[in-house]
Amino acid sequence: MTLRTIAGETGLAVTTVSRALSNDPRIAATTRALVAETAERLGYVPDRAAQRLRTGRTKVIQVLLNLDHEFLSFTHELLGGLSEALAGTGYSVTLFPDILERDRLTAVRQIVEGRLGDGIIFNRTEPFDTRVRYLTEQGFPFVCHGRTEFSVPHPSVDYDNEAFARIAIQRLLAHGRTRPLMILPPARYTFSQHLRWGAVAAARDAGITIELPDEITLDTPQDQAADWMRQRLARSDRPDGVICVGEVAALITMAACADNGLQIGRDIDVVAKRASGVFDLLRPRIDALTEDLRETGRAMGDILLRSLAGEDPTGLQVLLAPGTDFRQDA
Amino acid sequence: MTLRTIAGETGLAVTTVSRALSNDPRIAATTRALVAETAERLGYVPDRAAQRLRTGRTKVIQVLLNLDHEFLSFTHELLGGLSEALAGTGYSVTLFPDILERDRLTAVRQIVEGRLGDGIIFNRTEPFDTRVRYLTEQGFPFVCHGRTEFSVPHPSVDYDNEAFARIAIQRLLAHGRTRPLMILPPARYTFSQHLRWGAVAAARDAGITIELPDEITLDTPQDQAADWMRQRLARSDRPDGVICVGEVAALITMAACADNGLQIGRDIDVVAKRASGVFDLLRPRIDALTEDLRETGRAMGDILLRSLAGEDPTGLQVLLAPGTDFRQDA
DNA sequence: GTGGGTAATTAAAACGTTATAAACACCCGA
DNA sequence: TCGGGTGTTTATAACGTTTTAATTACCCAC
Repeated sequence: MTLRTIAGETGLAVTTVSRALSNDPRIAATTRALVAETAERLGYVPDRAAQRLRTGRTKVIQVLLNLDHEFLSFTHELLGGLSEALAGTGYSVTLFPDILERDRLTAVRQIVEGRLGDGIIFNRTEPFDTRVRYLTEQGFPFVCHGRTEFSVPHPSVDYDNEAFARIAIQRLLAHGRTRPLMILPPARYTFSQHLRWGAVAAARDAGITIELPDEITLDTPQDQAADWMRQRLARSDRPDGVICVGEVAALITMAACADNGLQIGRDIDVVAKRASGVFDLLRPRIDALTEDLRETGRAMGDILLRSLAGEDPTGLQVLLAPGTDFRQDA
Repeated sequence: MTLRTIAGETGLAVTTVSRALSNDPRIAATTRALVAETAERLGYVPDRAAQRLRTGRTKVIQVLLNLDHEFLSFTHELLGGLSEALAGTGYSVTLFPDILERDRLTAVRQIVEGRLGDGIIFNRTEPFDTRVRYLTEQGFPFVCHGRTEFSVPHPSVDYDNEAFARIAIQRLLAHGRTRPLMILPPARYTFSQHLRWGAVAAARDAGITIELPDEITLDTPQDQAADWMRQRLARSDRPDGVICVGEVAALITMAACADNGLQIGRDIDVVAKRASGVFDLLRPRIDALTEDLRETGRAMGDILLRSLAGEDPTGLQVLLAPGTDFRQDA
């Protein structure tokens, strides 16, 4: 079932059939209709390998997947949104296992040099991300989750973590809390800086200080982080409010509260980043600001498609605002 | 950077280079070494599109991804294990968005007829799954998560849900609970039957009955399921034990208990299927049996590779036993 | 009626790889 | 000296598509 089959069936040349199927105006409208009808009838589907060999375009989007650590439900929701955005475009989504520990560039290099895809999607962006620099230099289409501090603009989708931190502080203040704590992602990631700035600025404006421990991060192994938090909340100088940047962090905090006999809403308050419906099931219910990961995936797909279409990268930045659909005191 | 480049560099013919790189014994050992060295030096990487066009093999594994409903962390862990198993084999993992609501066969058909991959992986298997039948008829390699009731054996990986249900009942009995409740997956899936059989058999052996409501399933929208459970536990004839087949179900149950003032361990007991580290963070801690999704993914990758290598499907079934690493009373 | 323009179609080449079949060099026994 | 092996290499074709350049058919003006 190839172009030759259709050519034989219609009596046309292979070239004509190929052109007709791509709606080339050089082919007579009647011929185009005939070819389309025949292709439909015979169930013709173009051979991607042949197309790719000829054109160099792979019709593949590579997603760098961190196998080790990832926020709960991050992968599923993001990939779901991405698939949604790419549906019907002929692009397929391929996962590229990424070991972040090693050289951050190897995975990206492999994809670019081996022409393993037409575009790349990745996250955990750093302020001067080597992958962003490399891909920009190579002129290879990509979108990253998170921003950089390069002066040259590049396609990116990010959540406004600075706003998240600021609003979270304000909500704790509204409950009379003045000694907040927040566990940050590892400092090398850009969004860690954003969180820090937002929190520090909001705290300074309110005349309070925020505790940002540097012996522990969001990537600390779960049991270790849980131990740390339990011990931290056991001390008399414990924080009276905790900002949780993610669902696992929220669960860790809630477990630590329970283990120390602290009642959320009375002894301590929690504001968390919410990324799935799970939060509705937690008791006590906690204050949360939403990060819509499915929307993030959709935006990344959309941006990448526009980038592949040759659109100028200057306009291809998206910043998603924290959703405020649920408040504890609402 | 193609075979021609290497051929030019070494003075050999393209055919010879191709053979040498695939370690063909017809090529002299010294020549093979020379070619290998040259390829390495020039950083040669074969063009997948050309290989695929010539051989028909795509070196792609297609994973059918349900975008709508999925257990918490299911996607991430399973894909992680799969990537692990496939690492270094040259196979890449591609996601194929699957709308289960429509014809269950369309996605699989598209992949087979369009030669979009060399193998397929999917889940939510039914007793007489049309996809399994179609793929078996076509002789197309695949592995599914879950078993069928066809007489002809096919590659599959499954969790022993029957054992899970049986052990769960026994654990509840050990706590003196005699009126257990379990919410099942939709009845059309095979693993729903396994859960049912295991639970019913264990209950019968103990001389008790188990409540298996059929107006609600694991796929019921979360808020609706939460409402149902809250109301169910509010009635005086409420169950004294709940078996939760998944993490979301466990959270729903715990929320309903909290909302009704029921204390787990005193008024009611819960046994759940655990698939991630999240459970360690829930308070009160609940009894759980582990399903290792990463291991599941690894097994599926392994089985599929062996199937692709032409191994007889008779031996390609894996049944994973429930892990018992944590018990409430341990 | 002949040259030139336009619209429609087509032949041929190419992408990079592998499989088939053929060629080559060499040595051995007769 | 020659036929027949053996070990090694090579020319050629093919996979299915798109692109470049060429061809055909037709109409119009001169």
